[in-house]
Amino acid sequence: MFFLTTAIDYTNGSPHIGHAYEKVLADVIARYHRLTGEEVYFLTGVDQHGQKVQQTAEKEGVSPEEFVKRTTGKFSRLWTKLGVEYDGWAETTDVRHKACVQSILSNLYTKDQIYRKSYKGHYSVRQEQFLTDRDRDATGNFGPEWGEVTEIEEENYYFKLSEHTDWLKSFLEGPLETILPAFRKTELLNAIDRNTGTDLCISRPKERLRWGIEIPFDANFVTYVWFDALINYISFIGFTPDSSLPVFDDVWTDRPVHIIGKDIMVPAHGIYWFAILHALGFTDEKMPQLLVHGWWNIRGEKMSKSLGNIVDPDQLADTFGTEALRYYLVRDIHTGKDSDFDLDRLVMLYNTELANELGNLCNRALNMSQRFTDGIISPGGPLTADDTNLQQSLIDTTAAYRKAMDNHEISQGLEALNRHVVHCNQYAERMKPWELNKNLQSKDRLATVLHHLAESVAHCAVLLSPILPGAAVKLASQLNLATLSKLKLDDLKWGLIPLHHEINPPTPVFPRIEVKAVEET
RNA sequence: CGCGGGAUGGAGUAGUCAGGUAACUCGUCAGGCUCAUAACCUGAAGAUCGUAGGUUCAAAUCCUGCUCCCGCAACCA
Repeated sequence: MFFLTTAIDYTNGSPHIGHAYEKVLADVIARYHRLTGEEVYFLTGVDQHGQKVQQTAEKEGVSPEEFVKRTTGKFSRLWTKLGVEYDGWAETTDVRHKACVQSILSNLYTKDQIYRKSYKGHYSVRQEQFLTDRDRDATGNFGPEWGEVTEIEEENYYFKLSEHTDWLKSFLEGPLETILPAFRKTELLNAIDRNTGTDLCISRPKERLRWGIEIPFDANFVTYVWFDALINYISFIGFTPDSSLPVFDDVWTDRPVHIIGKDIMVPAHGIYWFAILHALGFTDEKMPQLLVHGWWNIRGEKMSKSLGNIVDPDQLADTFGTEALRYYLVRDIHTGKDSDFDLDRLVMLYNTELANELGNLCNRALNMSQRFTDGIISPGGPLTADDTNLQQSLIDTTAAYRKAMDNHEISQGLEALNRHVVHCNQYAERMKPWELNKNLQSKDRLATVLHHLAESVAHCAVLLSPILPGAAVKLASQLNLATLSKLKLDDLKWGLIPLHHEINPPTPVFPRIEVKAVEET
């Protein structure tokens, strides 16, 4: 089973473009793996506990329960809108999750992995947090932004993180590929070196924070949000068996992939999570891989002069359509790196690659079949070098696409696909089916050419389906090939279209986005 | 010397791990085609690959110094 997760989003506000990116990326990867024939379990959800939620709820005069219910809806509705299809949904206030966290805490407590100790430090009442030396200003004092700072002593529970750092270092330096892309590994190893000898405080006294999971062996404390949140990756697939959840061993069969942003690799996932799993007895071969993605930077004023200032993914989907947004989010960023979010580029990439190249190819190919051969696709006469070259291009493209997608490099996969689209347009230009149609003697040749184009459209529809499921369905429908959506990658061999198959009349699948129309919205 | 990433034609990026003709998209200019969503195709101009050195027959790519940009720096969800 291919088990894939995203970070669970903190329900303290509305989803932004970065949240949307991560979920779309995960959805594309999940759909791709389904296309390869693998069994997939895709888990995503929301993180609902913690101080920030408690504070914001208080500020708005509602209970934390009501507040998270409201914000959670914003996330789940957006994923539906964007076509993000997950198998499991994690909410950390779920009783099943609470039970699992508490059972893990008890387990680790029994195994002497959790202990109680007192900590003395500078505490900011206004910010409700302990301060460290890094929070001091240039003069070595705590600035006015912290309000009243007092030195207090507090008892808390600690997880023996330090007992696992030696293992973690050797594990990361070992042969198993764990951090993707690889350049992030150095950063993590450095962080571990700095961390050596420090344990992790996993409790918060209830006087300060009530919105959390109670520590099972001490009712005066709740669980630190990160310890709570990370456990969602196992609690919602039945780590603590529950009839309403999957069977854990069926889902976590080998190495899951956690998709996370670069901001939460250190320390949460790269250190805490690996240490927790290690403490729970997970072997190296079962340790997750972290797919660490970059950020979308918003390019300030330059960004939206011509199009209006929209960064809310919900609104973007309304304005440009979910397929255009999905395409842009995985097309204009190389997985792992940062990119600038730019509406002009969204429109440009959609219009160029989807409307002009792919969409127009499909439209002209199917339209010619409709007009010249009554919508019937037949193999025609003997093949020429041009035909076999096109078939070879399709084989090469599929191979390059698979290689890129296996490495989670969606943009490269799409580049491969686009190369074949260009090849097809060039082919059409050289073969000139509109000329062939004028001469009765070349009817066989015409059929062959149109067959090659239609066959290419069918292949492209399948290859595109993880990224743009909606467009794939439309293309399949225009080809009158409902079976297309059931195909796996290995089925992609020449001959998807049956002999003398009749297609439906085409309509543009990717209508151009007109900037003028956008400006009016 | 805190850590990591980045600097490549007008714009945005790939290529750097495994040195060997500088690639792609947009934009610009010129042509062609007419099946198609004013789409498609062909050609051209435009880069001494941040900077100064070094290694090499050969450096965008390896090594060293420097400059500038971005993010992070761990009870701060």
